[in-house]
Formats: sequence, C-alpha cells, structure tokens
Amino acid sequence: MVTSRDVAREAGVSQSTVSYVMSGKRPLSDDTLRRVDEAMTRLGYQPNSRARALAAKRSHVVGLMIPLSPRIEAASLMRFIQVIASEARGHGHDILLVTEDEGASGMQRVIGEQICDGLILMQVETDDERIPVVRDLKVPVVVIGVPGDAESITCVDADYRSAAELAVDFLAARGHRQVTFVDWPSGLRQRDVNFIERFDAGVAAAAQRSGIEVLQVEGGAHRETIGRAVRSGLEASNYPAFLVPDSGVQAMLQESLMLEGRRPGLDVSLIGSGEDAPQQIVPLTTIDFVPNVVSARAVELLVAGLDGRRELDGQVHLEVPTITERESTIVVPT
Amino acid sequence: MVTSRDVAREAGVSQSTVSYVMSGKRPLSDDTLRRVDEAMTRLGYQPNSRARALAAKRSHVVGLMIPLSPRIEAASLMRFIQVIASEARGHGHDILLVTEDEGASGMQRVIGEQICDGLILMQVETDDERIPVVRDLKVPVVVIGVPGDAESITCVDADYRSAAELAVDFLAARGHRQVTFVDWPSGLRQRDVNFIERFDAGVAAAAQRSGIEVLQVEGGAHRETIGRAVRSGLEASNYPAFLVPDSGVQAMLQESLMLEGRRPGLDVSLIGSGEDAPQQIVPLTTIDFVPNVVSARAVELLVAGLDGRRELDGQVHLEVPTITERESTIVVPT
DNA sequence: TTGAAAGCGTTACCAC
DNA sequence: GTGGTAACGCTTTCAA
Repeated sequence: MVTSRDVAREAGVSQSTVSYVMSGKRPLSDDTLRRVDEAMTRLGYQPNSRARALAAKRSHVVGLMIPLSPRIEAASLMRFIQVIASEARGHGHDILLVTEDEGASGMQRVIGEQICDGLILMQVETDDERIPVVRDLKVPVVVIGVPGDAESITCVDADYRSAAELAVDFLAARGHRQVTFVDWPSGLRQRDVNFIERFDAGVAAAAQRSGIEVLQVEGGAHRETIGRAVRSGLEASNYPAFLVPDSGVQAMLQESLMLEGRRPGLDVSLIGSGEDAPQQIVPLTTIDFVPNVVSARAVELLVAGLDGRRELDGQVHLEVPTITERESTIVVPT
Repeated sequence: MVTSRDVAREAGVSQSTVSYVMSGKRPLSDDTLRRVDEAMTRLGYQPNSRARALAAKRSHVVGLMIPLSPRIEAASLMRFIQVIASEARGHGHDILLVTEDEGASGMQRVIGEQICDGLILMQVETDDERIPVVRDLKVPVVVIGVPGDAESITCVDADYRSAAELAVDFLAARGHRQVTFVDWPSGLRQRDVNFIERFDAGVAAAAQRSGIEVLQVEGGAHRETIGRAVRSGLEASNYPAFLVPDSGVQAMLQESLMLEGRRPGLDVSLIGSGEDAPQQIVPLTTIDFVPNVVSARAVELLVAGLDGRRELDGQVHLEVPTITERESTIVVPT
C-alpha cells in the first residue's frame, strides 16, 4: 500500500508537505507542487480515508435512513436514493445506508461510532420517535418530510399544500365548477403521514377561494373502488374534473374513464401526480412533486452544515411542485 | 467523547485490556470483565470506528454498487437493497452506496481509499467493464448476475434456466401441448442481459423434453402488443397456455385474456413471474425469483470472504426459483 | 492474567 | 516555503 510517506520520499519532500499539497491549506512553491503531483501519479497514491477520518474527525460519509415499508412507491423511493447518492458524491461525500428498522438507536450507533458525519432521514412521520433524538445528536441532520413538531429540525419536503392549490386553481381556470377528489388510499390516511393533511388544507383553501365544489370519494387500488369513484364523479357534474394525487391509481382511473366513454384531457379533466406515469395512455395534467429537487436540496443543506458554511437553520424547506400537461397519444383499450 | 482510555481509567485497568474485553481475543478474569463492562455502560462508551478501522485494517463497511437505470423494476431493486442492508447489518457490517455511473473507477476509489472492505455489484451484464477490474481488486467481491466470463468471479443469481424449465414442465404436467411465450420487452433483448438467454435455453430444453410446442410472440408494455400476443395464443391452441416472464405486463395480459372471455387459471393457464404481482385479479401461477434469497446469499458469501472463514470460491451460485399457485379472487373488469 | 508501548496513515500545530 | 512531530483512538506484539 502506497502511503503519503512513500510519496514524500519519491518527491524528496516531507510527509507533511504531501498532506498540504492535498489540502491546499498552505502556499507551496510551484516546484514542490509539481514534484509531489508527479510522485503521486507515478506511485498511484490514494489517500487512506481511515487515517484521514481519524485525524480530521470527518469521514465524508453521510448516513441515509431508508424506509423498509415505504408509503411512497418503490420507483419514487429508488429515485430519491439515487439522486441523494449522486448528489452527495458531487459534494465529495458517500452514502451509508441505515435501514428504518434500526430506528433511533441506529442513528445513535452510526453517529456515536463516528461511521458518518451527518444524517438524512427519509419519510419522517408526524409523530416520529427519531425526531427527539435528532435534537440531541451533535451532528447535522436533515429530514425529508415534516414532523409534527419541527422545532429546530431542518426539514425538506414537497409543498403539498401548494400542490393542491395549484391543481384546484388550474381546474377552476379551465372552467370547472366542481372537482371529484379521488382520495389517497385509506391505509395512508390511517398512518401518520401529515402530507395528506397539508394536501387537504390546500384543496380546501383553493376551493373556498374559487368557489369550486369538492366531492371527496374513496380511493384505493381496487377496480371496483375506482369504478365507483369515476361514476360518482361523472354524475356530479356535466363538465367533470378528477383530482387524483395517488399516482398508483391513475392508470386505472384513466381506463375506467375511457370505458365510460369519456376522453380525459378533452371532455373531462384529470389531474394526477406525475412522478411516474409510466404507461401514459391519455393526455394527463400532473402535479410534479419532483423527488429530485427535494433530494438535492436535502443533500445541499446537509453538506452546508457539515462544511460549516452556514448553519443548518432548523427550518422547514418546502419545494413548490409544478403543474404540467403531458403530451401523449390516446390509446383505446382493447 | 468517551474513549477506551476513559473506560480504562474508570475501570482501573489498562487501555489495552479494554480493547481485549471488546475483541475477546484474550482470556480475562471475570472480575476485570465485569468492571470494564460496567465502566463502559456507565460512561456510555462507543468505540470509534475510525480508529478501529485504521488499526485493524477493516472498516466493516461493504460497498454496494446500485444500477442507475435498472433493468429490473424499481420495486424489486428496492427489495434487493433493503435485504442486502439488513443482512449485512446482521453480520456486523454496514452498506456504502456506490452508483453505477461511477463505474470501475468508482470501485477502485472506495477500495483504494479503503472506505470499504469489499464490494457487491448489482446487475452485472454479459460484457461488463467492471469484471476485469474485479479480478485485480485485492478484496472480496460478489457480483449479482452472471458475466460472460465468470472465471474466478463469485457470482450469485437466480437460475433462470431452471425457472423456465420448471414453468414449461408445469404446463406440460397440466396437459398443455402448446405454450405461448410472451417475450421479454425488446429493449431488454437488445441489451446485454444474459439471463434472457438462460431463460430461453431452459424453455427450449424443457419443450424438447416434453414435446410441447412453443410459440414465441412479441412482448412489451403496450396494450396493442399484448392484445396481439393474447389473440395469437388463443388461436394457436384450444387449451392455451401463456408463459409471461416479464412481470411488467402480467396485469395487462390478464385483463386482455378476460376481455377475450377467458378465465386465466381455469380454461387457460397463465404463468408469470411473481416478484410483485401487486394487483392480483385472477388465479396466477408464478415463477418466484425471490430476490431476498439471492441478496442474502450474496451477503453471506461476501462476509465469509471478509472474515476469511472460507475463501470466496470464484464460482457461480444459482438459486433455483419455485413455482407457486397464488390464491386470489377473480374480478371482472368494469 | 495483565500492562506498556509500538504502530496504523493521516492532519495540523510549532518551528525555522 | 518547508520540515519535524504530536495527536487522533484504536489493535496487537512483547514483556512481565
């Protein structure tokens, strides 16, 4: 194994000089700089992160706690993870996985043993056991989601309230006087997921403002449920609009509408969440929650905290989604 | 920060004794053992992994290279990651994420800088640039998938050949004389994914053996394609059977069959891959590739290599899938 | 059965 | 501009 000492010998300088070449924390003559650089490449030197971490008290590793039973769909979760990993790498950091089942003690383990310098927690809930622990941890932490008590916790999330308002306003502007809100799956409502409340609040506020009438119907991944939702919506208005935040049922709802002889995007409006829309079969207006933006922001905030560039502010950072009209061909089901 | 030196002072022993208490590499008197243990809990001691890794030349961190553009669906990929992380934890290791875009040089980085002790590579392809590098790496590596040249590479994968044989044999046993093989999406075929060849080989071998006739039709996530596949299959036999390894099109195929008035599992056999089958709407026979088993095996092999318990054998380890008949209610589409 | 001390390969302070 | 050297907090050898 090649050490900085070997490089020093090869370059004819002291070992500490090699260290200073790497850190750039000291003005060096062009000559030494070059000689050390050459020695490094000649020997194929790679600094030992263990020794580095021990001496510098920084490992450049960030812990990422991932959910085991995700509320959001796996595809979106996967994107979060990939973006967080890439983004962290861009800032010179690596990601250590911590699974949710390790809970608060898992956080204390990886921080206490100094495996990582900071933490990103995914999918925090309103009443989350990890939040009080975060406050006591002496390292930077960013959480994705908004806990009930966000006091002095740095949070990042999509702004579900604005998302709902944008959607309802969009429908109002299109001339709808009524919107059928196909609810999130009941399983989600029962759990401790406050973004639903925030979405509800947005719907209510925008509806109030624009005088649009909201019919809330049961959602869920069953054909019958969706069929019922569609029929209720179609009965409720002669220019119907559907608001379908749960991306899991969009395809089903689209088909259901078409089986009822309606053309989404034309004689009926359908607004869903655009994270995946893998099998686009009709024009669809989507709310884009862009996990990429949320992930990137989380990493940025954390790294800022680690680098001491500016403190983690303990605030809630909400990324505002956008409304997009997707192009696609209409395919009538066989 | 509490160090082993503090613990030593508190317990009235030397620092090295504290180390030996943790490692158990030396017989200690019950008395010291107890006193050190107590001192540890009293002070809330957590060993510093950085110092530990530097001295012991082991970080107990395993690198996991995840694909950015997964061929397998995200849900299944997610399960791989979760199982690998949990399993590694069970063996006293943590997982460091490395994204595929870092390529071979990413591997050299995390190993060269000694961030991790070993590597698990996901989704290796037949002709994978990382494989030659794996051979030169001086650390244990386990790859998931089977590269074209697997010489001295430790691989784990599902046995797609056996899977296909099991499926075809199952259909033959059910009395089918013909099976319609709804192909993998053409995108997959074009890519460098050898499990498809292995699956093909299994189909061919079993068909040969049992004298069953195979009709291979185009697959893919489009309604029309699947509609065509179904019609071809129904024309080809009066007791039709469908073999649908691509889990992405199963639901569509089921619906398509029902729209044609057939009842899968009753007057027509349908055999698919069971990894997700989220919206089971008909009885379905599935091939279960169980990513859990593959992941767990990969971790087990790697840790064995790290612990020097037995060498990584450089062999291909294939996990044989099973055939399962799923119970579910038949729901006629609206 | 235990302790002292020499590493492990860096960083960063103190000299010059 | 540069070199020497003391940490960093462990593991492990050598001695007792």
